[in-house]
Amino acid sequence: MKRQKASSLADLSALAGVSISTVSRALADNPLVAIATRDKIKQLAREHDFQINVAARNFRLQRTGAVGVILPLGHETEQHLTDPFFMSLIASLADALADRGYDLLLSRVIPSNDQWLKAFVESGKVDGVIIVGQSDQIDVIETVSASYAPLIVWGASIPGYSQLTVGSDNFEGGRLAAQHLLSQGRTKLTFVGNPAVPEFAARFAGFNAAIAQAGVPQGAVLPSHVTAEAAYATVRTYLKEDVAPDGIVAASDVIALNALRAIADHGLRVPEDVAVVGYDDVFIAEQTTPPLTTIRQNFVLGAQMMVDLLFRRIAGEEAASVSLQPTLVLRASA
Amino acid sequence: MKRQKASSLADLSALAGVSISTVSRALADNPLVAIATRDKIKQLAREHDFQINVAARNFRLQRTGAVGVILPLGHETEQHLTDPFFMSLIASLADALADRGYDLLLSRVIPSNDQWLKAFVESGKVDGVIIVGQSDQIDVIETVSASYAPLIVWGASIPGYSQLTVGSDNFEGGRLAAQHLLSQGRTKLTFVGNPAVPEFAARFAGFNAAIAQAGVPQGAVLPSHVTAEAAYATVRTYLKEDVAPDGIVAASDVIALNALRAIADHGLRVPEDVAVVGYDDVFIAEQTTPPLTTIRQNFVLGAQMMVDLLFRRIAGEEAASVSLQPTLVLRASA
DNA sequence: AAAAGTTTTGCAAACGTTTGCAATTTAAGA
DNA sequence: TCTTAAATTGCAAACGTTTGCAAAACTTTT
Repeated sequence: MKRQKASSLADLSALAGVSISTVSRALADNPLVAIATRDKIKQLAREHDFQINVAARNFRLQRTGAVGVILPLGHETEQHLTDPFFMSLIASLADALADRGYDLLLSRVIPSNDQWLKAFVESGKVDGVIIVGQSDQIDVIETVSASYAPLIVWGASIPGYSQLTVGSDNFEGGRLAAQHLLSQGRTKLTFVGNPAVPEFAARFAGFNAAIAQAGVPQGAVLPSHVTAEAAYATVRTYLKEDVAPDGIVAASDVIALNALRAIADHGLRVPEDVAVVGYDDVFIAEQTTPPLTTIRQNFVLGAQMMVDLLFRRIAGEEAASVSLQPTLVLRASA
Repeated sequence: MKRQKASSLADLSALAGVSISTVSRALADNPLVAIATRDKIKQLAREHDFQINVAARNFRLQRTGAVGVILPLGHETEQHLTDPFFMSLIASLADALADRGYDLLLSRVIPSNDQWLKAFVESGKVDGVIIVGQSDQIDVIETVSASYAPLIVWGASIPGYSQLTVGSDNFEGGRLAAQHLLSQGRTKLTFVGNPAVPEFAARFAGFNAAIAQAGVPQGAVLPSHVTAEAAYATVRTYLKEDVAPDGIVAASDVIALNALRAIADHGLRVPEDVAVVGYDDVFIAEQTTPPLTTIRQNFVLGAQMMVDLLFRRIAGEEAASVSLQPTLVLRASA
C-alpha cells in the first residue's frame, strides 16, 4: 500500500505531513523550504511516482505551454498535405519548441471565412501561433497580427505588411536559379509555378531580375498548380505547343520533378536540351533522374528562428522579420 | 466604450447584471435559464466578441481537449522526419480529431530511456495518445498500454501483444507484392528492407509465404536502412556481387525509389530485367521513372479508424485492433 | 389573499496549482 | 533566560469555468 500513486500535491502533502504549499515549493527546489524537508518530499514524490498536473499548473500560471502551428490550406488544398518541405519544417518546429518545454498544437485549417485566425488566437488554447505559409490569407494574418503579438509567419515579407515573417529570400532564390542557367549560356528560360502564391511571386520576380540583368529575352511563365499531375500536364502541353525553352526554373521541387518527367516523356534530354532547377531541396531531390539541381532552404535554421522570434514576442521584446539566404545546390539537372 | 472586449464570464455577467452561473448556462443554451435572458446574454457576448477560455473550461471539466500524436524515432531517426506516408497519416489524423473538436498535440520523441511514454501519458496534457509507428518501442508501448486505455498504435498487431493497433495487413501486402511478381513468371525475388522494423517483418513474412506457395527458390533479403542513400548503396552493391534478381519487393516506396535508381545506374532495365514493387503508394510513386507499382495503404481510413478506436476507449467502451487490407496499385515498374 | 407549485436565478464549491503574506518555529545575541 | 532576528512553514486567495443545491421570483390554485 505504501507505493500507491500520488496524483496531486494534496496526496503528497498528506503523505509528508506538511502543507500543500510546502510540497509545491519543495518540488520547485525553492530555497524557502529547509533542505531536509525538500529532500524528504522529493524522495516521497519519487517513491509514489508523482507527476505534476501540467494542465493545472499552466492554468494557474495563465499560460498553456503550447504553441499553435497552423497550416492554412488556401488555394492549394493538396499541397501541404504532403509537401515534404513543410513537413520537414514542422518536424524542426516540434524539436525547437520541445527544447523550450513547449508543445506543438497542430492545426490544419481550410479558411472558410476571415474569422478563423481570430477565433484561434482568442480561444486561449495556445501561447503563440506559428503560421506555416501565407497561402492566400495574408490579409487575414495581417489584421490579426496587428493586435496579437506572438504570431510568426513562415513566408514572404511583403512591403506594406507588418506581420513578422521568417522565410528564405525568395527573390534571391529565384535570381540564383535563373542566373545559374544564364551562366551556362541558356537564354530561353521559363518559370513554372503559380505567381498568385506570394512565395512563388517573389521567386518569379528574382527570376525576371536575373534575366533583365543579363539582357536576354524575357522569360515565360507557366502558372501551374502545385499538384503533381497539374505540373506534369502543364509542362507537357507547353512543350508541345511552343518553342521549347532551354532552361526551366520550377517554383518547387515537386514541380521540378514533374517537369523532368514531362521533358523525358517529350523526348528531350535533361540537362542537354533543357536544364531544370528546382526549389526547396527536399529529400527526393537527389533521387530523381537526373538528380535535381535546386535551391536549398534551410528549414532547421528557419524553424529555430521562428521559435526564437516567437518567444521574444511572448516576452514582450522587440523582434524583426528575418530573411534567410537560400543556396544553390548543384546536381545533374542543370 | 461599449464594444470593449469581454474576456471572462465575470465581465459578461457584470455587463448583463446577472450572476456568472447564469451567463455560463445561457451560453450553453441550458433551458434552465429563461429564454429572454439567454438571448440577451448571447447578444451581449456577440457584441463584446466574447470567447470562452478553453483552458479554464477544460480544466474544470478535467479534460484537455487534446490528443497526443507521438512519432517515436527509434532505430531510424531520419525516417519519420520526411516519410511521406507518416506525414499524410498525421494530416488525416489532424482532420479526424478536428472533426471531434479535439486538438492534435504533436510530439517527436527519441526514446532515451523506457519512461518516456509513461511520463507523457501521466503528464495530464492529453486525453489520449496515438503512436505513429511502433519503431523499436513495442515493449514500452505494451507496458504502458496495460494500464492506460486511451492509447492507439499505428502498426502491426503482433501475437502475444495486447496493445490496440490499427495498421494495414502487412503480411497480406508483402504477399500481394510477391505474388504479383510470381504471376509474371519471375522466380528470383529479393526483399529490400530491414526486418527488425515490425511492419517490415510482416511484409517480409508475406513475401516469403507467397514464394513458398509458388514453390520457387527462396527469396533473398537485403536488410537496408530506410534512408535514401543507404537503400541505394545496398541495392547497388547487391547487384554487383550476385546474380541479379528478376524481381524486387521494397519495404517502402522510398526504398523502391532508390532501388530503381540503383538498377538504372547498374545498366539494367525496369521492369524488363528487374521488376520492382514498392510499398505505401506515397505521392511520388506515380512520378518515378518508370512509375512505381506499389502496395497502397489507405491512410485516410486508417486515421479515422484510429481516432474512432481512441474515442471508444476514452468513453470506456470495448475496442479491438483493426487490420486494413492493402491493395496492389499497378503501374509500370512491375 | 394565502398556499402550493413552477420557473428562474444565484451562492458556493470544486478542479490542482502557485504565491504573497502572516504565523510559527528555530537560532542568535544580550 | 529573555528579546530579537532569521529561517521555515502554513493559510488563503487566485486563475475561469461548471454545476448541485438553495433561494428567490413568479404562477397557479384554492
